[in-house]
Amino acid sequence: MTRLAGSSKLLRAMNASAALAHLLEQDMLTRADLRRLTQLSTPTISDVLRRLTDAGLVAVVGHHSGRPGPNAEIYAVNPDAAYAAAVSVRDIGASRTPSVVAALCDLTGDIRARIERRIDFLRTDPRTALVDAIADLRTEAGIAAENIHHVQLAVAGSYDTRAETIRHVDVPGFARPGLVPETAAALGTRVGVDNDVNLAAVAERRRGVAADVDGFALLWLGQEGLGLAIDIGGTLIRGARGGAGEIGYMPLYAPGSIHRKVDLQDLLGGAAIMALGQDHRVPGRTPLEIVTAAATDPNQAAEFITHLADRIAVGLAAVIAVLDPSLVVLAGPIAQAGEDTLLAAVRAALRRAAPLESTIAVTTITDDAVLLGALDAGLTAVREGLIAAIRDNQA
Amino acid sequence: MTRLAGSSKLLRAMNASAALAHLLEQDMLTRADLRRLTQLSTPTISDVLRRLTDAGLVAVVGHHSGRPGPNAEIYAVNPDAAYAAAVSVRDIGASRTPSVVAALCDLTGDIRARIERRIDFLRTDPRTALVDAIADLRTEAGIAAENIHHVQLAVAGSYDTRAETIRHVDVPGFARPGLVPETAAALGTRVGVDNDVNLAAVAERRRGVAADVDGFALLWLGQEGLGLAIDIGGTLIRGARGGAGEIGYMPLYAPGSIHRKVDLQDLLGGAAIMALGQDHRVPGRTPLEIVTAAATDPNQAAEFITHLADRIAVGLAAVIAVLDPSLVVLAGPIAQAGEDTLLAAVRAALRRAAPLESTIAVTTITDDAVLLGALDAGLTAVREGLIAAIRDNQA
DNA sequence: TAATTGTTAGACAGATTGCCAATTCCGAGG
DNA sequence: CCTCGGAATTGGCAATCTGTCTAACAATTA
Repeated sequence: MTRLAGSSKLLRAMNASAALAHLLEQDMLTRADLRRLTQLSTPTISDVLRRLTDAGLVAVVGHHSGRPGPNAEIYAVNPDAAYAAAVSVRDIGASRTPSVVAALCDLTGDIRARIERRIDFLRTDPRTALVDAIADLRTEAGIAAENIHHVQLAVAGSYDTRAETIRHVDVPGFARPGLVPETAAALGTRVGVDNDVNLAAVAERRRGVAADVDGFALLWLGQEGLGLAIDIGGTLIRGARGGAGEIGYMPLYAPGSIHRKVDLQDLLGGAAIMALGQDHRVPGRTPLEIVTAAATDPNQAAEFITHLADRIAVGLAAVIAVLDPSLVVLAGPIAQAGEDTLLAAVRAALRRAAPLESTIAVTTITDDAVLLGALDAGLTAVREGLIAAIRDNQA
Repeated sequence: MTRLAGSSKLLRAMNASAALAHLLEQDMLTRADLRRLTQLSTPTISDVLRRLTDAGLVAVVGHHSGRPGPNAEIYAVNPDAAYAAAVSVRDIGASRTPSVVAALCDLTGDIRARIERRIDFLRTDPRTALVDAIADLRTEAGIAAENIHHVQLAVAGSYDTRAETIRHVDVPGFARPGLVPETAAALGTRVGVDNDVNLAAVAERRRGVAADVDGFALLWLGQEGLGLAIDIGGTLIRGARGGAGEIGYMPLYAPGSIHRKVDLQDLLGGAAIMALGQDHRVPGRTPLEIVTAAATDPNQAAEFITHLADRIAVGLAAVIAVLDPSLVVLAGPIAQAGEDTLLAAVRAALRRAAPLESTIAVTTITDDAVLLGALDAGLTAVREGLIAAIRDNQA
């Protein structure tokens, strides 16, 4: 139900933003390519490119040769037309020191700067910390403040868009209402906030195993908690209060049910994995060490792995029954440590438990998926902002 | 990322379809209203309306009086410009006689004809039955065949769009590959197929408790099976193979797990409700009779209702943990029979079991929700088809 | 020579502004 | 109570403007 109406100015804007959208997606195109993609005539394409070039958004980056006729000009978006930044705030395991990882990329997605900081948020105000992190990124990349169009924040929690408040977050200071708009004001950019697992799913779609899938679920097995991200055709499901995917709290049915209430966190949380490992005499002082040890010596820890996979299958079976995703991705430190050993065990467990057969895979992202996903999300926001700006500016 | 480009013809088409979209949504508008809604100038609105009138899609239905100036003409879509039909195929409880319910509505959504047939699909070919049903509707409403633009089929099963085949369907003959395209060819219209619970959710959104909600989950408690429909911002989630919401097959975790595998169907299927009712000495020979009896005498059957609500809460808790819907709707014969008694019990059970508080409601649709939803879905398809036709015709 | 690129000029389509006539309501005055 | 004039609104017409398209053309390279 497209209810968009307007005059020739709208047309002009639409054509320009269509061309820009194609250039952002395919990164190198000739006039002829754009003609084919947009179905516009030669003079119009020339006009559109002239305007985009004048605005500094695209530039000629080379010439096509080897064919009869003049060398066709190759256009591409100007990488320096705008930048996106991402900040991932997290707890670092047992040391309990909250920490910050941040990166900055240009309009083509190339990472221009990256920093890591250990910050104690009991002593530092989050807003100052964030502003400083962005400033550090800017100096490292040598970029002016006003060229950063969007800052994406990744937190282990959910963001209430209406109240502009981060909820269910453990890092001190981040739950304060008003933090996000104040930071945005201090930075002079738009600031987006999203759950870390959701952003890991964004990365998985752009550069991981979920690249060409129409929808998938990503189960994040962290050192402490677990989470789920749901991607339907490229958009993430966040739920009414941002609580979608909080399957740690999913209660499990106990037939006799004189047992105390059991939820999935009791089965797959860090403490549970620790306990399970100790029961099976798998060495290690943290959940991650235990799973790593089990994966490196699968024969020794076969029973542990089977049990762990069974527990993962319990959660996945519910997710699969509700959503029927075409792909399920296992991600997070525990899943990565478990590698193919754990993957195979989960597949087997699901074949026993679940009604629908689903493809299961382990993430292929070895770098910091949350940070990369935040960067991807920020970049998408910047690109959509540019396209919208063209549309509005000329309208 | 709107990548739509074009010339003045596209503009013309866009403006016409924007106006039509507004008229379809608001059903009575003056030129001035359309001017305000579309931001177009007076001559353009006049031109658009002239073209839509010439095409027979809209008409002047009255005049505005009581204000200074000439009586403004009131435009509305022509109800007879196109029709949508819906057919719901089902099993009728214990008698095991598959049956067909069908209805036909005009472009404004008014129901023009409605029929019910008892058809034994062991003896009748589904295609002939469907064609006959549509023919009966046409004669009852006195409408030409070519004016029916879309026929929507509701079945207890899922539709594989790629293979054009209905899956997991019990009614004989409907699983045959090729049935849907053949029926479409015989009818000379487009035929859409969807799961009955999904279509009930469509009705719930358009005319039930879910009218103004941004997303909801609908739990269908039928005489035999159960199902779930997931609505995210007005679009239904169907899953990779149309299996989303098949929570009957959701396995339940058993801690000791020497028990045999238990799934939600074992807890909430017809047989399970029967058994539960007999355990608690609630009278009745069918699940529906038992729940009805329990709802009419809540004190007597308090324990039965609590148990049943607990079981419903088990399924809902998983759904809520995964999706965090802003509303959960209980629908289907069992839920309707349980009425407020069951609703209150489910609310109490969920407060005990689920982490996130969700609004729970019982469906407010007393008529055949599946049929109405199919009609709504068919009508939407017809409307979108008209809008698209305008866009393409003039392009 | 043939194919391809990109520009320019003129035609064309569609929307907008501004102007105008017609219509109706409302209130004032007889 | 009736009549008349002002105000507000509707909808059409002409002129103008914006933007794209077709066609012709110059330039360039295999």
